[in-house]
Amino acid sequence: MNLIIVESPTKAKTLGRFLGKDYEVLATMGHVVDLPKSKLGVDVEHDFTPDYVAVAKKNDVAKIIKKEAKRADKIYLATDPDREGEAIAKHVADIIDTKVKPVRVVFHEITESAVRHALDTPRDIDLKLYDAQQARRVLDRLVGYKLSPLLWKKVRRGLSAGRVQSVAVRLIVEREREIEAFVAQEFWEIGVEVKTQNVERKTESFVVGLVRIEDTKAEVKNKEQAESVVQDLEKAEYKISEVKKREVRKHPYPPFTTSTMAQGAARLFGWSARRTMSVAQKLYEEGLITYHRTDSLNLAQEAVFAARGYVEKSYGKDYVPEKPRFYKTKSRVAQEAHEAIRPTDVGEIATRDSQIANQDGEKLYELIWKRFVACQMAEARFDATSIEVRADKYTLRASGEVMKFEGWRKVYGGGQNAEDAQLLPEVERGDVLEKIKVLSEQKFTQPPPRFNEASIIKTLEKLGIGRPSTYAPTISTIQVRQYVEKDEGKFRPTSLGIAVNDFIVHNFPDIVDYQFTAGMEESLDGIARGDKEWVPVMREFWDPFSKKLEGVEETAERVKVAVEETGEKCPKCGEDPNVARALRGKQVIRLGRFGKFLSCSRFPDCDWKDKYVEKIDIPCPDCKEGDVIIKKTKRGKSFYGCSRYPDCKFASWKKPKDEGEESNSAASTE
DNA sequence: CAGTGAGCGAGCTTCCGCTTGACTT
Repeated sequence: MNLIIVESPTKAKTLGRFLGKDYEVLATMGHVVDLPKSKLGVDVEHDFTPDYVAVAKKNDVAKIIKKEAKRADKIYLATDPDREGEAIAKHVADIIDTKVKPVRVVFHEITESAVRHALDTPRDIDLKLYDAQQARRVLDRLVGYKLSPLLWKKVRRGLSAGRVQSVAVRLIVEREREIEAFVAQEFWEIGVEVKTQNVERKTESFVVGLVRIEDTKAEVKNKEQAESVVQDLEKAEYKISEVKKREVRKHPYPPFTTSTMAQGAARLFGWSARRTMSVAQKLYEEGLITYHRTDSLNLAQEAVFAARGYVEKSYGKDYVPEKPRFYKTKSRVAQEAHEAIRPTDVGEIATRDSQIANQDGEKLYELIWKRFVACQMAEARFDATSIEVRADKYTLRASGEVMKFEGWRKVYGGGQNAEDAQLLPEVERGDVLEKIKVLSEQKFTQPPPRFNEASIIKTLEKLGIGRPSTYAPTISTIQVRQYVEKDEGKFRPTSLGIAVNDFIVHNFPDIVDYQFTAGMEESLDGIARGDKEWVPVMREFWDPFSKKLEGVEETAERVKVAVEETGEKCPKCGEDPNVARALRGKQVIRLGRFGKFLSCSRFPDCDWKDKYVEKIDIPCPDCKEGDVIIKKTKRGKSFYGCSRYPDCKFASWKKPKDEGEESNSAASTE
């Protein structure tokens, strides 16, 4: 019997189908060995020796692997072809006790040819790559398990810090500060609606926008300037000074990775990363899509040719690009252990309804399918026209696009297409235009937007921080820790998040530096190549870090978390005539272990406290007596409930409508 | 379904990355 070890049980099933009875395929379901949860587990005094222990949840899995390994004639360690996969392979090799020496095999796509070829070209476990993983693991443990207890001591119990989560919080805190510091600038957008006077041509009007005054970029900053420009434009003559026409070709988007899929589903369906990943997991388990935790844009050749065939058959030859399209990942930290996310069978879309029982699955599958098929279709072609108009000292311009050939846009519009560009008439240089109306509108520059799930994932990915398997969990962690909260889908830092972030940025700036992970990755690459040893790399990090830890532990003051005042007096001591006015307490909102609560500003001198409820000014739709209030689940997700709970059991994820009046409040997007 | 904050000081909290359930309420 031949035994093959992989990570995912779905992958095990697929391989089993390819390979038949001669092979038994077992899945580890991730790491089977790890550092202990309840202690540091790294001997910093002795070359950072890790104290690996069996992962409790994997006891059953490990038992079966050990048993089957004993009677196997050949053992293939076919865990994922990346750093973590190499470590899992090594750990499996370590726990099994067999006569035959296991071999390592790797494949980057789950096709029969790739798998058979891998089995024919085995190698030994790559101990350099394994050391790189070890270095990554130990560094993350040291950062997390040293900084977190420091926070327990200096801020509050139960807090956490880490190489990834602390940067995610930092991004959100710094964005909030940019927004606070932002000063909106007034500006005026000026345009003129015109139409051609040539009766033989199209007579529909179009709008030209002001771009230059004399030879400088037009900047109209206030009402006076705007009025003066409008006055000039009212009496000006409009003549076309230039008409530029060129063909613009637009390439399709690359196929999905975890990050872009999460962004797409967030934008189009309003889904959280967690929801998208869980729907994708089901699709993967049903064999409908390739693996969904991936940073790779690679596509199996078979799949690309199948897509080309499908496109030709369904849309015609014109829609098939001359050459197949292959995509390259830009990210330097990408591990590319898997393919991009694609349907396993492009022909499947017609029958998908019978296979995917739920609507979410259907929606996500269709999106993945379209994105993939589109990525193997011909470019979309547009006639891009730019018309420049002179009116006295003013230059105005209109640009428009007319689609000549839709190409890949036939299947993947993605909701953001060129349709909003205006249609421009056929005109020529020298044509005189008739002014219909001068348009001017006051506008203000906008602050940078708050992060949402999609944009924080995109930013982390760009910085090379975090992995496809951790984006969604990281977003949960920083909310559960109450560092950030989601308000209508956008992240805001809490007072706790700001306090913790400032503490870390001040005392450990290099750990939360956006370049820290990039530097680490570079060292890990060096270890994997054999240019560096992992222990010296660790030492180089640990020596200054541990010194800093000691210093901060000794000298740093306890951090005060800011409180928000409600504007009310404390009901207990706020009006006590026996207390000096200046010492009377105010109501403040504090952030405790179980969320927000009301308390007195004079705590601990006054111990008044009360529940904090966030009302939304709508009566309860069920009992009509209570108010709808915003509540939080244990996991930190907001929902709407009735203030009379438990007398009234009303609860809803979506914001209830006020039946008293017309309301079109948007449904909350989790 | 109350509890939350500080400090007193038992014993506890915590990382990232790999995987899948069990389950949210």
